[in-house]
Amino acid sequence: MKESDDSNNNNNIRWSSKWEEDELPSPDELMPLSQSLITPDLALAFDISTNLTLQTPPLPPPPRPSVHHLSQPPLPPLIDPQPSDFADSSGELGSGGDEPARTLKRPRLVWTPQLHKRFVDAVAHLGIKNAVPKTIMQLMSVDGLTRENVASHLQKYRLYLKRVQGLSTGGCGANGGGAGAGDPVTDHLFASSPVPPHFLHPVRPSSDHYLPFVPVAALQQHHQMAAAHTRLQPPFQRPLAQFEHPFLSRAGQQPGYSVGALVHSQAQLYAEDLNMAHANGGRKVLTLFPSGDD
DNA sequence: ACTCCAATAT
DNA sequence: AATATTGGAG
Repeated sequence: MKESDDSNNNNNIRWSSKWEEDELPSPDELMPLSQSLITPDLALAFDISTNLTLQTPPLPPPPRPSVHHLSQPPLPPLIDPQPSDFADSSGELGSGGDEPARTLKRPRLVWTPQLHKRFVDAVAHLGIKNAVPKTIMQLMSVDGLTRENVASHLQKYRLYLKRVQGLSTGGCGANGGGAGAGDPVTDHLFASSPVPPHFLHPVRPSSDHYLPFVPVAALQQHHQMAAAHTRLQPPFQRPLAQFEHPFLSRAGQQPGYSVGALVHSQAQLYAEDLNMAHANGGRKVLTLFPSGDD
């Protein structure tokens, strides 16, 4: 019952680099983007990364993506936190050969501006009607993203949209401002990505024609090499690229999931980095993000 | 089964 | 503060 956390700094790292072109690749080609969300296990294993003091520089350093590897996490400690806990009962019941990644709580997802952008893009491309959690999640195709993650974010996002909507035209000066919520124009995250017009006014009442915005074919399930990206198997087939951290040591032996920072080999544009920042209290959070500038 | 929303918990 | 979780309702 004591909370004396202070200095809760948000350490978000954002490198600059050209991430995606700006928009999502046409649904036809979308897929090669995969971010790795760390699995609980891995997270635990890492946990004290010791010195992740990567502060977010006001201005991202050099746009030069040049192999910026962060200090290699010593990652040896492997201090298994709770030995006795449920952890991994590989001998699950016969029923449901699920991935063990169940019943474990994953770390809180951190919505970086980049990730949020992807979210917005996905929603934009899906059209408001099809933009429901599940669909959005699939379109985003971010490894480790759950429907709930998206649902929660979506809920907040909608509230935000409503806010900015009521926040103009007439009501501005009047009591309209009292929408109720504090008006943190600093809705940091949300403000960080432009809100597509169609979001604000679902439909133009009369006169005035906007872009119909072609709804791309509904959802397409690409599997293809998706698998190669999302779940990589312990034995890597590739030599480690300069960007990768060979930290799967532990995960490698765990049955089931594994995560790794896989960089798209043909693209110098993508650089993923896992960043673990600890927020208040000692809770660990994962910051997954592609490099990008915002 | 899924979405939506508000309230609440962490 | 930002996310997650829960619960009722459609």
